[in-house]
Amino acid sequence: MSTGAKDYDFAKIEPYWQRYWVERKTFRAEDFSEKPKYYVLSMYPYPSGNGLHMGHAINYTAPDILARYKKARGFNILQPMGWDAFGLPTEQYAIQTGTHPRIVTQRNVETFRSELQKLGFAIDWDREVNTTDPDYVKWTQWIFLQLFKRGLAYVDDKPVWWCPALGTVLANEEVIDGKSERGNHPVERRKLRQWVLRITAYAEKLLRGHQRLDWPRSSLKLQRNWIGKSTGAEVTFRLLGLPGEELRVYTTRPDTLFGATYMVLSPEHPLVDNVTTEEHRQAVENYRRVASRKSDLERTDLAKDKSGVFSGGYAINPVNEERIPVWIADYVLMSYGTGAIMAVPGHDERDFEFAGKYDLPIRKVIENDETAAGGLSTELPYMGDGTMVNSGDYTGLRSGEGKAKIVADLANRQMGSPSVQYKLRDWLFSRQRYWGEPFPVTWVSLEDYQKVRASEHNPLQEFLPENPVSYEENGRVLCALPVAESQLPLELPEVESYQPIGTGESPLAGVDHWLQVWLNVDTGETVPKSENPPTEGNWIPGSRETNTMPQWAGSCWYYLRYCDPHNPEALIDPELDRYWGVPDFYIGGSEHVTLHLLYARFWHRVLYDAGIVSHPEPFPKLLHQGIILGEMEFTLFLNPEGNPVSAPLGGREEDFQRRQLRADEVEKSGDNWVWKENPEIIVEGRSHKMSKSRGNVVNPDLLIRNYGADATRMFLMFLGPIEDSKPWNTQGIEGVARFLRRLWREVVGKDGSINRKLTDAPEQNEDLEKLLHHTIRKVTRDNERLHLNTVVSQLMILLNRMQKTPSYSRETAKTFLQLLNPFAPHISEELWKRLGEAPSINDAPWPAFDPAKLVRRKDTVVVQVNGKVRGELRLPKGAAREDAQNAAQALPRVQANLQGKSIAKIIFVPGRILNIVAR
RNA sequence: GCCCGGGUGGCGGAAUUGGUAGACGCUGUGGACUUAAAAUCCAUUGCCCGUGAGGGCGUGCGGGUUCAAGUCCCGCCCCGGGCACCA
Repeated sequence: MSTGAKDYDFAKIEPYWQRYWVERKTFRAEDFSEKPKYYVLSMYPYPSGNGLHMGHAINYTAPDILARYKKARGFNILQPMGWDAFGLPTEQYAIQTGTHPRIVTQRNVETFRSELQKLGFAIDWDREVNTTDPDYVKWTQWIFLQLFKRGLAYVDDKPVWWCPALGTVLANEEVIDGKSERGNHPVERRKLRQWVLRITAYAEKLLRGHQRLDWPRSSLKLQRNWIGKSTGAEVTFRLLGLPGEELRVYTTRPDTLFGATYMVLSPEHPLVDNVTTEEHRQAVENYRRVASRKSDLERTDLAKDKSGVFSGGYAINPVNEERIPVWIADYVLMSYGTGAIMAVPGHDERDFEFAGKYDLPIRKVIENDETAAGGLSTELPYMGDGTMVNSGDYTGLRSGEGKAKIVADLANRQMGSPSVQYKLRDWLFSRQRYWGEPFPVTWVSLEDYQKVRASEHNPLQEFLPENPVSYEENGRVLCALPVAESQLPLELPEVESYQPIGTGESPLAGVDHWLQVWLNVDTGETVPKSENPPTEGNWIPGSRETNTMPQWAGSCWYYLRYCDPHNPEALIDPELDRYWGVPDFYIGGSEHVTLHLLYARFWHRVLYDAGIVSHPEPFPKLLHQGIILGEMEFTLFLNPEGNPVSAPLGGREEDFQRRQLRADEVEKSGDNWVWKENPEIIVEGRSHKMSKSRGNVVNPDLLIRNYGADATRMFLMFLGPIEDSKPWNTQGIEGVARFLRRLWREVVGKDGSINRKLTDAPEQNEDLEKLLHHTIRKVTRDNERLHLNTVVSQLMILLNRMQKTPSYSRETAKTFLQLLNPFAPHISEELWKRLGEAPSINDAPWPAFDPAKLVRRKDTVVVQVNGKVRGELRLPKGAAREDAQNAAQALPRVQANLQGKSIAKIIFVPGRILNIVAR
């Protein structure tokens, strides 16, 4: 049954079919179907209180079209949806209102689900996952224990962002330019005990894995740079007067070793105290103190001006026994390489600058071959390769050879070795928050830990790492015991307040009955310590971890759970893992390349190495959508006297007042927008990111109400290539809305019956049939490439033609609906039914084009004279060169343009172009 | 500073990868229908010259290759995004 509506009443049609699809489970993904599978995934949303925004709408529409198209192509489609539901805004809201985050989350999820359903997505809602569900948390914790067991999780004192005004620790993404995102308060670095994941152990695998990924080139590059592999050597310098000590430095340029004129230790380097002489101790202490107080911001942004202090000590260059002064400077970072460098000011920009400032010697040891060939001497600093000079026995060697030879010689003397370094840091994996996954560990004393370790059979053994994870607190060593699998998930306790407790610890630190437990080492069970100590069994005291996991944890593996969302026994059933595997297509924002996408690849690779999943990479094919910007805004600038001035202002924008102008108050003049009132004044015209504070947000819900989901979907796709960010323009939706209304009238007559122009006979109109087959081909090809904007154009072209054709076949109309269906599924389904088709249009196989129908009997050949178009010929297919030439030269316009010239040659591309070159 | 993208009408964009630049749509203009509005339909809409047929210019700028360049090569400019003392 169709809706029976006479007009194109999308408000009636759309909910009708949405209900139909849900009730029929039209889009259920079938486990183990005969059909080939196709798994389409878009990054799941964080269900915020604001509901769906335009970004969501566009992000989920493109994959939905792909899914519906692939379904018609005969694939068994998996298009799931879920919720990244742990997160700070929910917790913040809980703090403000006292509402439990679980309640808030549930409410938001319901809003999101219903808004997504209003867009008519072909989602299998039976597979919905929510990262905050205890059933889901269980497996997040279980994966954490897999990492823990493999020594990939540890605790360390790490500097984190602390916001004194808010009394809490902030995540990196909550800090913008040294201020808190919320409230704009200053933040500072503070050292706190943190869980850290050893992603650096996987640096090489993550790098290698890129080879099999079909990702945007820029994203691969970004990730590669983020991992930042560099190859070089570690070189050992002895220290003058300190026989037992060695100073190890990392360098990528061992060929410049003879150019080292000083050494630099990072202020945090453990050898600083030893190297420093009494005479310089005070200066060094002062310098270290100042450096330690500097925030990262000052050490990076503001530290263009390098500073340092001489330690008084000297190192011995292993290649020539030269005495080299050792400096302390904070342009060397403790966290990279060995935290110490040999400075080669002749061939390193930073060292050059430093040497200039402190008047240290600069020595040339590499000659630039290019300038040398021109008879010029190499200008320093010179960073490139070349020929070694002033380098003892190595003089005359090319940089490449020199590197290898010096490293080999040093290695022979145990004074150096080849070395590989990565910029990638271990992953700070804990937050001092309530609304996150608790860490499934229990802290116990070293003695108790050793007891558990020694005992043969107990459920805690399964996840025990080879080396204990431990830290010292008040002189007591505590070790982390994993929670037994049977006890997972470890759920969050109820708390009275979600307010941070001000010490930098999470609200969990205040929940004693949850925090302090008795742990039964034979069963893994726990009871609150506040209860009477159990008398039976083998119980030890322990305390839980107060940190929780960051939001990334749940998103590192959600794509796996969709394949087997309700399995209580396993993260994913091995059979289902083999069948569905990983997404065939993953769509999401490029802002996630160095965080989510890297983290998830890491977790996945660990699971692969553990034999839990069968594919080494989680996202073989990736696409980023661009962001939707607000509508173009025009800004007129007024100087402090209130007079309009031309943009761009150059420099101090804050001195100027801004006035928003309407689009009809400006006009284009050359490359600029100018003010109509005074066209001398250039106005700024640009689109800004949609944001609440700018007030330029357009809500998809409003569009759906005014134009329907079909029009909204089509317009979002029509806007431009999905990868591009593009400005919004609400007016533009009229175009697709008209298109849909016109389509309706093509099929449905005024009285609600089928339009009489549709015939039952096969298509008689040859031109229309040709265009139809051309459209099938183009739509098919562009769907595959996700060039969805041009699909909409092509469908418009076809409908325009249909409208102008007095009568055509019902088959033509049906094929049109099928091509349209992925984009505008509601109207397609409705009209499909009206045409008497059953069952759902979604069960109809994708139309095939007939190449025979595309063959043209005549070719159109463009005629040019000297590359300029002067006419057009309609020639029989495969016309000979001579015929084309004769016909072309007969054209009056061609003759006119050949007047007084002689033909030099004639280019003929059959079926395409004929170019007469004449002088 | 370095690394990625990208510059095509008033606007969003298209162009089978070297072969008619501006498809499709929005906006604007003129018209039809209507008491009116909405909706719909028709024409027109890159710039300049010309009543017209037609001609010239034109894909950020300058050069080059080619019968032919939005597309390829060299050198710049501008915009967007990412990274930022990584030795």
